[in-house]
Amino acid sequence: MSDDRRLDVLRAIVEDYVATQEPVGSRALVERHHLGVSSATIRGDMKALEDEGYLTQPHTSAGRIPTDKGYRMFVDRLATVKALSPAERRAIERFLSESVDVDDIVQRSVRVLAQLTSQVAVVQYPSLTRSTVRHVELVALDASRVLVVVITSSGRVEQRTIDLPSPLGDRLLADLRARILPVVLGVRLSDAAVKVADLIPAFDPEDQPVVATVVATLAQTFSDERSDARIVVGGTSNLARFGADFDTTVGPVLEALEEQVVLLKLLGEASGGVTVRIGGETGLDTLAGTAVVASAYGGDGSRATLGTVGPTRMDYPGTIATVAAVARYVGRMLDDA
Amino acid sequence: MSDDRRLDVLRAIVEDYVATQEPVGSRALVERHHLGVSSATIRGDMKALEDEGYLTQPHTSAGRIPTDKGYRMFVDRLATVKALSPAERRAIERFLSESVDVDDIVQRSVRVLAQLTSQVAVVQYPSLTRSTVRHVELVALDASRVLVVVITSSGRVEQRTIDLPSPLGDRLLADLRARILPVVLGVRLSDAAVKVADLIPAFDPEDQPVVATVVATLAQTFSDERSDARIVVGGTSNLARFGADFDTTVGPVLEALEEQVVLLKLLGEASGGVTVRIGGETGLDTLAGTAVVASAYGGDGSRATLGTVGPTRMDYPGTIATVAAVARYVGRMLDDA
DNA sequence: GACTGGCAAACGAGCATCGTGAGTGCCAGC
DNA sequence: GCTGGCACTCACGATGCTCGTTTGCCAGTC
Repeated sequence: MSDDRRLDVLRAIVEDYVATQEPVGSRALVERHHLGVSSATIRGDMKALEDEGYLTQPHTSAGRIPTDKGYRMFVDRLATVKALSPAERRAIERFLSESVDVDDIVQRSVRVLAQLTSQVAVVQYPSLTRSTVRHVELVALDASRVLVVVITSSGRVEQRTIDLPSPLGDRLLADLRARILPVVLGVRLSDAAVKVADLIPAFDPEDQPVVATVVATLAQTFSDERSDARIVVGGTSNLARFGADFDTTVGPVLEALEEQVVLLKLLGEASGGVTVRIGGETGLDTLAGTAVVASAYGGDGSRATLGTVGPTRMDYPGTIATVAAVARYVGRMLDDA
Repeated sequence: MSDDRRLDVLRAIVEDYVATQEPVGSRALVERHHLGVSSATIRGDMKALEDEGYLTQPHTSAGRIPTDKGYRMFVDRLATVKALSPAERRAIERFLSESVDVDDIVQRSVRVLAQLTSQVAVVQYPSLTRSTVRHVELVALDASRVLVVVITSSGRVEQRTIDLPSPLGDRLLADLRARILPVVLGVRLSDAAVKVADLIPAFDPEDQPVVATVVATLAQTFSDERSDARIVVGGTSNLARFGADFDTTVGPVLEALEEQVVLLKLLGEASGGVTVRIGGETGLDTLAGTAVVASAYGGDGSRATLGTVGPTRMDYPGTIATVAAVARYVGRMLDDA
């Protein structure tokens, strides 16, 4: 028995099933693909593939559908890369290039991803840790409250309100401003936190508690975790195509998509290129039947993750290509900005 | 025939139908409510109510369900106000009081609303037009680009990047800063736009094109329309309870919820208290079968709208009470901040 | 005049039956 | 190792039936 043909069969089944959403039988397979053997032979191969766990039968007298393991094999070894059409490529490029700021880039990425993949799109805000400080502003709200605003090289503005332990005079505020700015300007956010901490001893001992409070908040703002946690979701109406069974499929997914924690886990640590997680590999058992295609994006200055969530029976080559392309363009846009 | 009893019957039918989600027949009605008459009499009343357009029958041998007109009547004249339980009241208060900034307030409002009503919650960002300018910052990004940051009394930070027609020297930038700040500080956003425009003539004629560009952007930022358009949606997984039929019900709603324009229209002009729009009254015919309960919130400084979207067969008294309560608390929080 | 009890008629939901067709598994033969 | 053939399985759709609910109406009663 030729192993090559068995893999061809698996590929064909995945492709047909993704296209038709219906279990595929041996006869249909032979008709649609020119495999050069009879349906009986294919049946043998299918049986073998089922025994090895790549296929399964919804019921005895039905065709086969791929298991998660089958999809995994398809993605790893069988899928041929599908290039994006020039039209799609242009669409992404044009639409994203109209963005006016970081918020806008994220919004538009979600839209593009959702539209092109017909799936749910998830985009994490670019991380700030590698970008630099462009400006810091301290604004007195009243005697004992100060608003801290940090503007980064990536164009993001982060703000925090501080409740001070004791009142802060105008003089001291001006002093703080004057000392902090030169130290952090142009410095990476990750380093800036340390730099400001070094400033504390230079102040009048009696002022130090107040200064320490401000500096602490500032440091926290520099290494803001909230911005990492900001995630935008779009294209949820594509869940309509997901499955007919609402309660067991779509409901849980919608719930998951509203939980930041879950989303973060879903996007996970996409290291190099595009990561595909299928079924149980997502680590969320409420999301059985779903697969996640994710990719890191952005250069050093703005690293984060973006991707799509869809049914395991999705067009992997197409989705992977789209996610990769969007990640590439978004990264480029952020680096330019 | 007593008109009062007919209205009682309508009320009872709405209540039962909302509770059971099933057409209610004359017998069940008599059993559950002590109406003091026989089912035959009720049948007569039901027939009359149907003739007047308040009820309808899914099919001949089934009970009645309310029409949109029936719900409207129920909401306008029949529903008794349901007070929120102290527990719910406390839950809202406690959860919202933990908010740290405006973003957080909005996020939390959505969560609370969605949770308590089991519907989709929609919250518009508070409008800025009535709040005052707390600070303005101009930051040179490079020779011909400037970042404008406006901080408002409500704690919001708005930013814009300006591409200048010609380079802007440090001197001029400092000059701009020095002149703009005193003019706008503490001034309402709506007035600030005018004030800065008055500044232009005072500058060197040769600088005026650049100054005009900056001022224009600044004015635009003051009267920012984007912040009005920012709307947060939550609780979409509650759509599971909506209706079994995904394609015709849930899908379109999900789509609508991703369109800012549609959302704005949905929230609409909620004038005084809580506004209820039922079925066709929403003005969106894709949203047949849905009703919107909305309320304006916030004092002068931060007026906007919030509400829920649910099936027409919803618990109106409860939803209205919850929306009203959340609007009240959110408004209070924003005024305090 | 308003209400009631009774009754025929309508009709969807649920259930069992049954034929159809797609699909499998296996075997004997090439 | 592949193929054609064949018996077997089983979901699916159509059909027909019963059952229960509800209506609409009418004649009778207070």
